[in-house]
Amino acid sequence: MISPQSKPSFRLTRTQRIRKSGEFAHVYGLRNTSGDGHLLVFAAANGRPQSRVGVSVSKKHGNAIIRSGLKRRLREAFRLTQHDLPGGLDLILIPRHKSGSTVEDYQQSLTTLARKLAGRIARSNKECGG
RNA sequence: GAAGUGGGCUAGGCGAUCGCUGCGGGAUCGGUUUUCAGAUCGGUUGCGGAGAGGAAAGUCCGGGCUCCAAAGGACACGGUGGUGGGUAACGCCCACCGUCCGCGAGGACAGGGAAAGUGCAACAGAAAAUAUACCGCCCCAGGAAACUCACUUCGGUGGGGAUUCGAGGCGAGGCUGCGGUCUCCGGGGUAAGGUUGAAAUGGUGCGGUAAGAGCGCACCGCAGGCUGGGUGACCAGUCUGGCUUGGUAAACCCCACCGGGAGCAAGACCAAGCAGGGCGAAGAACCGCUACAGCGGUUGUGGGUCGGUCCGGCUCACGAGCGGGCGAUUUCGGUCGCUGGCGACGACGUCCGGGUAGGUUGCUUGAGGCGGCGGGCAACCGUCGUCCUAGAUAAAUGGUCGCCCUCGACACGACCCGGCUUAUCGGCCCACUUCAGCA
RNA sequence: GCCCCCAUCGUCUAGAGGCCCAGGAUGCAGGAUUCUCAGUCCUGAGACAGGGGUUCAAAUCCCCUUGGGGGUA
Repeated sequence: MISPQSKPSFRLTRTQRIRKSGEFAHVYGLRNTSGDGHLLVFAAANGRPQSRVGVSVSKKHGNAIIRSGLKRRLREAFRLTQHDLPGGLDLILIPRHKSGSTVEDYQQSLTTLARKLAGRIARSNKECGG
């Protein structure tokens, strides 16, 4: 990470995504969740400086057009808010059902929910460690 | 101008900015290798260029490709069903034929066989596939009194013809003074008519008949033959037959044709890791060569395999030993034969268990698009030129802003093609039909 | 992605071309019995996923659509 951070990059590269089904299963298995009217978020510490994201949209949301749109909006929300989020987390984003939600809704929900989950993880680490 | 029929094209656009996935080449960082140069892999960054559909959908057909053995025969099973052509192939397309619908342009049709056989048809109806029974209609024999004629022993007897009955019952008919009384109960011809039903044994008309009937005739329909046209489905004409065999095959079935199974999560490779175990049957014969280790061939046996079964075919095995008993031989070390046991092992199959975390490939140039010429009514084919047009893998086309318009439907690849079906806001174009008006 | 299967009252089901405007159980509603409740008895409402075709006739046979469920690394 040599980049001087003078201009913060808003790219979303492949290393910033959760890509293996084992990693997905790990995050789901911890059952560390939080949600609001727009989003449901699973989180786990990943031991990296950056946070990573994964998106899951079930078939109940509709056909392929609707599901692709949801996934694009969720990824866009993570891309735009990635510097406001705590680092070192694996996040799985699941949209709620009544989705008239916009990217801005997702951005607000994502930042608040991710900070809540990061605090919870830090607390449990302290309790376990000491 | 109105209404309509058939076909084709299109699938909001422009700009700014932040992003996503491949490809090309550049810079930089890290790993491996190397004396260096360099090679290779991965990351980051910026440049160039590319980046979802007409249905990408449903998965309803057909094919390519891959593996199963090289994909063979019969049966079973499944599918298709007018004819001719197109095609890699098809259940698709084109042209034509037939039936039905529409004034018409046109549209619809799983459109072979019901005279090979089996089955089915509720209810209603005389009857539901066999041509007969029932009602009905008609004829003949026969019958009675009344009427009339003749005869008479006046009790009746015989004849005539009209009407009627012509079949066992709430029967029909005659006479009557309405209380009764009398008579009959045999034979045959028909399929015109019979209220039903989805469907009823050729139809209509005329003749004919006791009543009727293709019994006869005309027209229509049907069947068969012949002639002509057409590659053919079929069409036209003509003759004959009086006519007989209804429906259902998206019921079984018959005929013709087609189909081996599974599917890119197929399949192949890399490195890493690991763990194998149980069970199964057989482990022959003959010939040839030989260095006597073995090799080759034929037959056979056994296992496996072609996807549901059988055949045929293909493939694998048919050996190294251990010790017991008996017999022969011996230089007493052993050797050979027979018998019946044990059994490691290789190959094969099957079952159970573990693992299937990961990467590369398959992976996009193809029955390809566009244009010209030629062949064909057309579907389509041939030839020449030209173009390269997604390849992701927790899975790429988006977010925000501005402007314009007709205010934007259905909907997003996942191995690839050819079709079909289904969903769909609009817009544009071409050809044609009917009606109205004008010239 | 690929390959299959299924659909009948609220629920579980029967049905195999006509006897079915679909039967049974349970649940639901009303009534009777009881001082009241339960139980019992009587009565009633309630379904062939949707569309098209074959047939005289379809829950049943064929096609399309819709909605569920399963298998497969």
